[in-house]
Amino acid sequence: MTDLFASIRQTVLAALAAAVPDLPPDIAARVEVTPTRDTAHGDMATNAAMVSAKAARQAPAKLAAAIAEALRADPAIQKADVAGPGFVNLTLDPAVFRAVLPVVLRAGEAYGDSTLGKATRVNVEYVSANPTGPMHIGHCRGAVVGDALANLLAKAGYNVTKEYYINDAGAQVAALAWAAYWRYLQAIGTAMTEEEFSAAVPGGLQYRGDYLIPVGEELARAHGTAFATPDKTVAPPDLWLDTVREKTIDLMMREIRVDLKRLGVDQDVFSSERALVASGAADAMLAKLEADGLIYEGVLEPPKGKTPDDWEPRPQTLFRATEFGDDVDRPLRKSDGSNTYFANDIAYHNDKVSRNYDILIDVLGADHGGYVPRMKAAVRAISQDRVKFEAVLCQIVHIVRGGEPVRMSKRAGTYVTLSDLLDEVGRDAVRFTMLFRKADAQMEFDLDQAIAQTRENPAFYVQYAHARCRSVLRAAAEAQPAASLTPEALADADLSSLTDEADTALIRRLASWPRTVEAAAIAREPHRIAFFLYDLAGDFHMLWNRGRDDSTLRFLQADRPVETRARLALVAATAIAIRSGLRVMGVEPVEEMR
RNA sequence: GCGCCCGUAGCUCAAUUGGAUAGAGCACCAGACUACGAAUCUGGGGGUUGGAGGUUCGAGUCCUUCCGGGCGCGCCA
Repeated sequence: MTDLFASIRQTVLAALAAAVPDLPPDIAARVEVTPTRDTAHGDMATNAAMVSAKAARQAPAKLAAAIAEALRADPAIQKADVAGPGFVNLTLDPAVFRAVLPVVLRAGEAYGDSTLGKATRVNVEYVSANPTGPMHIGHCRGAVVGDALANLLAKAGYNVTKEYYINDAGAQVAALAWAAYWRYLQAIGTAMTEEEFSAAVPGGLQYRGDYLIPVGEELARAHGTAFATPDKTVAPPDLWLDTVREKTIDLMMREIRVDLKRLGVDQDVFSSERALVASGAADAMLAKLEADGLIYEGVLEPPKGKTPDDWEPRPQTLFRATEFGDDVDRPLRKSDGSNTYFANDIAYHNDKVSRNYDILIDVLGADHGGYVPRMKAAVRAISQDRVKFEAVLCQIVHIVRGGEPVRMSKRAGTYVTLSDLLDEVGRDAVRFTMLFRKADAQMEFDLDQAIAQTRENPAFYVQYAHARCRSVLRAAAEAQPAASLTPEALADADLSSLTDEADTALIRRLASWPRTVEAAAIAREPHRIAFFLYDLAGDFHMLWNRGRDDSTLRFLQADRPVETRARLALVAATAIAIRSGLRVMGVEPVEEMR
C-alpha cells in the first residue's frame, strides 16, 4: 500500500473492531484518518470514536481511550492521545514517515496512482466550442479544467475517454456560412456595403470578426466568382450554402485544433452533431423515446413572473423530463419541424451510453447550469438509470492586468482569444493559473501575475521548486561522479538523519499526495492538485531557506556523506511528487529557470 | 416571480466535504543578503465567514429566512 494514511486507517479499524466487535460496516466506512492541521495534535487524527460511539453505546471519550490504548501497542505508533470531544491523535514513529521516501522513489511519477476508480469507464466531454470562431477565454477554462479532470480520474484508476462534441448542425453554423460568404464577396471585389449585405441575410449578418477574412479569400481562390451573381452580389443560397458551410466549419475546426494543441489539450474522440443527425441516430432516438411513451404533444405553462411579450400557448413535442427529476418537460422539435439542440444532444448522449460508459461528465459553462437537470433526466431515461450523468460547471473568467479589466480584440471583436492569451502568458502558466481556482467560482485572471517571476505566481513558484530540486541533484552528480543518484539507488539511503521539523513537514506533505489524488477525483475538483503542489513547493522552499541559517539542513554537505545522501533522497522524492502532480495538470516540469 | 451557483482579512482566493485556535499570496509595518541562485526570506498587525434563527459532541460547510451579486427560465447552442 503506497498510501500511508490508508495503511494507518487499517490499523485504526482493527483497534476499533477490537473495542466494538459487532460494529456495522457502514459506520466503519465513516472512519477517517486525516492529517492534523496543527502538528501540536500529532501527525494524524481519527474520528473513529466519535462516529461509532452511538452504535457502540459508549461515550465517545471512553471509546476513544480504548482505541488509543490498543493503538499504543502498534510499533508504528509512538503516541495515541484522546483529545477534544473524542479525537484520537496519533504521533507516528518518525521512521514510519521516513519510509514514505523509498516508496515515492521506487514508484516514480506513478506515486499517487490509485485503484479507486476500479477501471470504471468515464467519458469526459469538454471544450465543445461551436466552430463559429476562434476559441476565447471562456472556452479556455473549460478546456483546462476538463483536461485536468480527465487526467486526474485516470490517475485515480478510472478508464477515461476525452471527448469533443462539435456543434456543427444548428442555425448558428448557417449564420456562420453567411458571414463567410460576405468575406467571400469582399474577396472577389463586391460593390455591396456591409449594411446592404446584412439586409439580404436571413436574421442579419451575425459574425463580423476579421477572422473570417482568410476564409473568404480561400473560397475565392477555390471557386472564383462561381458563387456570386455576375455583378458580384448575393446569389441564391442553393448554389453555395452547403459548400461554404462545410468549408468554413472545416477551417474553423482546424483553427480550434491548433489552439487546443497549443494549450496541450489532446482529445481522443471528436463527435460531430451533423454526422449524428445525418446518420439518422437522432430520429431513431426520438422514435425510441416515443415508443417508450416518454414523448407527448403538449402546451407548457408560461414562465412565472417575467412573461415574454410574444408568449402565446402553443402545442409542442415534449420530453417527459419531469418524470426523471426535471422541473418542466422540455421541447424536442422546433416549429419548422427540425430538432432542438436538446433533442440532438439526447441522441449524442445516447451514443455515448451505447459506447458503454458508466459515467458521463460534461464540463460546461455556468450559463448551461439550467441545462443540467434535463440532460440528467434524459440520460436516466435512455440508460434505464444505468449510466450516471454529471456536469462540472465553470464560472466566467475576467481577464485583468494590474487590476484593470482587459478586452483584447485583435481579430475577434469583443473577446479575448485563447491564442492571444497563449502568446502573452504561455501554456503552462495559463493552465496552472486556470487550475488555481475552484471551477464553480468566478475568477480573475491577472496577466501581470501569471507572468510574474515571484511567489505571487503559483505557476512560477511550483516550477521553481522543481528546478531547485533538479539543480541540487545536478550539483550532487558533479560533486560525486562515482555515486549512483538514481531514485532507485537513493531509495536505499540511510534516512535516519532526517529529523528536523522542516524535513518532517515536507515528508508529511509527500505522504498525503495519494489521499489528495483520491479526494480530488471523488469531488471532481482538479484545483486541489494545484493547491497541493503550491503547498508542497512552500514546504520545500522553506527547507531550502532554513539551510541559510543552519548548515546541517543544506542538501549538499561535503563532509557528511550519509546525511547528504538522505537529503538527496528527500529532494529526489519531492521532484517526483511535483512531476506527478504537474502531469495531472498538463503542465511541463522545467529543469531550470532561465 | 421561480430554479441553480456564489458571498470568507483592504484585494485575489483556500479551508482535508461536518472536525480542534478559519489559512495563503498581494498590500501594510519591522527586520535580514561576501548566495547548495536573494527570481528571496523571517517576524508582526489585520476576521461577528453578508444578517438572523435552527440541527449536534462540533457549522464557513447542513436546514429555514432575509440581504446582496452572477447565470438560467417555450422552438439559442
